[in-house]
Amino acid sequence: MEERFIPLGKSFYKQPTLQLAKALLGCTLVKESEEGISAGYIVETEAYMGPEDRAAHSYGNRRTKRTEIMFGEHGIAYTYVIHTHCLVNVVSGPLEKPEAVLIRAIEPLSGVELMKKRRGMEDLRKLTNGPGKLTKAMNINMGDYGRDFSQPPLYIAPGYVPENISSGPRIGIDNSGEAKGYPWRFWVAGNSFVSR
DNA sequence: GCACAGATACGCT
DNA sequence: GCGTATCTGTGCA
Repeated sequence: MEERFIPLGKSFYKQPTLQLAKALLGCTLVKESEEGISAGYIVETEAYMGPEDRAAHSYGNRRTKRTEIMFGEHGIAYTYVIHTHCLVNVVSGPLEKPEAVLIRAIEPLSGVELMKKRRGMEDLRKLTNGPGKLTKAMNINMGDYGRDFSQPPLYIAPGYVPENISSGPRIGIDNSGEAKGYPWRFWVAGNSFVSR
């Protein structure tokens, strides 16, 4: 399994967050480690629009140790621990604009055996169809906080261009007032690896 | 299918 | 110190 992936350059992350969320669909998320390389197509994302978005950690420009990274440069990894799991975001927007795109699901592409081993299960469909699942499968954790997505060991490479993209309300933000209705969740239509 | 417990970093009192 | 969070696995119907 000697596949090579070429990271997308910094300029890719310059586009507006909502557009980036859609552009990321079909791209390849790659993580290299001592155990080997694992990669998968991104099939589901969510946009978090910073100050105006009640569901975002950076709502109202709340700047803390955790959200600090979102105020910085685009194309950086924002990893976040919740309960027993870890989630990964791509920081978007220009400096001082705390926007981000959450990666919710991927379709296993490379290093599948490694993912199965890390997840401790065989069911391909359930391997990475959720934000906490894919991070475990790809061994993404707080050690990846602040990592640059345009170079190894954690990066995003071109993949395929999805035929159809669907959008709808985001998930897991019930206590976020009217923001929970915003259709800022995007997924590859018809792909069975999306979370729900 | 649905409800529920799990177990951790962080922000607020 | 305590309550909350961009969730998941499990147990039961």
